[in-house]
Amino acid sequence: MSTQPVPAEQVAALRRFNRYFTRRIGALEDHYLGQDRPLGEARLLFEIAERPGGVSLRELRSRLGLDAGYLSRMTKALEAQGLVRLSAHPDDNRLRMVEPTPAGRVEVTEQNRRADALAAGLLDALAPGRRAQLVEAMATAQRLLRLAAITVDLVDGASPDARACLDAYAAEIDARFPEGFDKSDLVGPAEVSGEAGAFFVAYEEGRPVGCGALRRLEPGVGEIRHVWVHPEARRLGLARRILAALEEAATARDCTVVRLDTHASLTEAQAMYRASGYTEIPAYVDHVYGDHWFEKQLPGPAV
Amino acid sequence: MSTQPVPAEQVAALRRFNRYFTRRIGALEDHYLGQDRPLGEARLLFEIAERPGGVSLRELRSRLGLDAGYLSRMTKALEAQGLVRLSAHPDDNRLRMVEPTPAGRVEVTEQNRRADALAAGLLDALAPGRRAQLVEAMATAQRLLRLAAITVDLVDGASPDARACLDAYAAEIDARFPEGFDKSDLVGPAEVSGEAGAFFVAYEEGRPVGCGALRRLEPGVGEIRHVWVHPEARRLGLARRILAALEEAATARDCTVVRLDTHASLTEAQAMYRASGYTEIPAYVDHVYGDHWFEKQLPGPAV
DNA sequence: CATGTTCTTTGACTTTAGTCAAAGAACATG
DNA sequence: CATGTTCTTTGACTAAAGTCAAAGAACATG
Repeated sequence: MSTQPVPAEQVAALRRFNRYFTRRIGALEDHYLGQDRPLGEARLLFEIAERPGGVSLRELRSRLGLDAGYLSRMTKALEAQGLVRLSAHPDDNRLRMVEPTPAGRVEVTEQNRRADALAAGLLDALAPGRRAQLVEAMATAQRLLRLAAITVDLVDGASPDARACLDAYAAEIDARFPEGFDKSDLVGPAEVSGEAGAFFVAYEEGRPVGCGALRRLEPGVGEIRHVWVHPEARRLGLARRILAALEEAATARDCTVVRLDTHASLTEAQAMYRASGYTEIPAYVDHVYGDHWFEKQLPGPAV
Repeated sequence: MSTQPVPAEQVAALRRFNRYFTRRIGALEDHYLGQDRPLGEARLLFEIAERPGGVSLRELRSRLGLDAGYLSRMTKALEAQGLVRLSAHPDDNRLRMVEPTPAGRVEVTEQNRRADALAAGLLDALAPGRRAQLVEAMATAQRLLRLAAITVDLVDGASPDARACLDAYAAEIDARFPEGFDKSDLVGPAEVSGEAGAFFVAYEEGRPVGCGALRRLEPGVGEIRHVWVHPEARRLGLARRILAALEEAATARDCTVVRLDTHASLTEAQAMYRASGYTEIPAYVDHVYGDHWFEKQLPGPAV
């Protein structure tokens, strides 16, 4: 974005909320307290208990950003208390796996119960209608904050993240449509690099959660393809952001119009395209999987 | 409230939001970091910088809940770094006053600038319309969370908190209406205790922020008086909660109807009474300051 | 199979955060 | 003005949190 600066009042509003929330309400999530356990140990135990199948120390280390020695000692302490069990990794004997014991699971469950009770106590003060309003406002805020925290980056079409997204896209279409999906229909890295096209990957907390490709159909005409959003990142409005990035890239590449095709059953996608200024047109190309075609006139390049 | 339990889904929603927010967004408010300063010192410096006129160590201690020795050492450290200045209290030589130096103020300002930049960076990723939506959702959430965190407690009408609220109420009316307000018109402690009546004070973080009184007009008929909310706690919906508490108390005291009077210029209050089931009636008593009268039928006592 | 890399453990630290009690100065009160 | 109280400082601790480097076992690779 960055076309015009964010109003100071909005910045202040976010910080105000932030301060209020972390100080007053965030304390609810201190289920860590209560049990007379150091915070570090409690946090670690929670992280371990979230994966009943076991985690490697290595993953814990990178997840929690802990020093190897520090982590080693803490897990040992938890083991001595009978809360976790350590074992060797089946395939790699350098790695050690940790999993919660029943006792460890009980402690975590108990803490969660207490945190739930605290949260319920807070909500209980509100009349049902207001409670519903609060829950809705929080859902909206979380949705928008997630969207804001996602970045849409131009990447090489051959990069692992790009390929991973395209694979997920292909697998999803393949599973969804009876006719299946042939991977050879995916764009190649050469088509979406440099002056010819572009490839964007959306990242949430370092993980790729969406993509979109732009390639040149003919001079002045771009084609948008493979707009995909990870199931867990849907309904945030991410597809629109990817679309906007692709259109901007098309404009920068002297396109005056972009086209795309989509499938009749994807009614949501069609609604989004229409809302974004696309109009339906006759078939411009004979893709196997599309049966509806759209195009949008782009504004001229910036003066 | 507590008439029926809070749905588990709403509890989960609050905790989900809480977790997401503190983990992902709350980090924004870690302006403490960046400067290579221990958290305790940074927190203390911020607290001191908020009061350019100076604070006593005593107040800081109670505000931050710190040990006297610990606080003494930390202020000394800040003084050694040239960030705060210590002096004696003009009236009481036991107390020591702390105030920020220009250097201390600069550091705090700089940290705030960084936190603003982080927040702006996050908001910048959203289109203006969505940003406005986010700000509104946060405002709604904060309003309702504040309301939820306020308790409405039955207290003795003679308690200092009760008298403080009544004084504020009287002062406000006195300032607001040309005819002034005569304190002798306030309810006496005896009228609002035991079987005769009730007095409620609303507390937010330990501070009284509202009140309301119930007294007996005649057998079966209660009168609600002095419903007041602190200016900083208005527009949260607190008056309705106080009203609900008073009505419940009236029901418990075998009242079948409650009455109240209000002033024509308080249009918001009148709207609230109507929305809460009150209907306008002719004057039932000759108070000096009221010119509109309302009553509400209460449900019979619980079976 | 030699060599470099990855992963964990261990020992030896440091800093932060916080507690407790004693002592002294200043004030408040009868 | 003696006595108790309040407030701050200081000394002497402790526990938690974290850092750094060395060492050894297991794996990966040419």
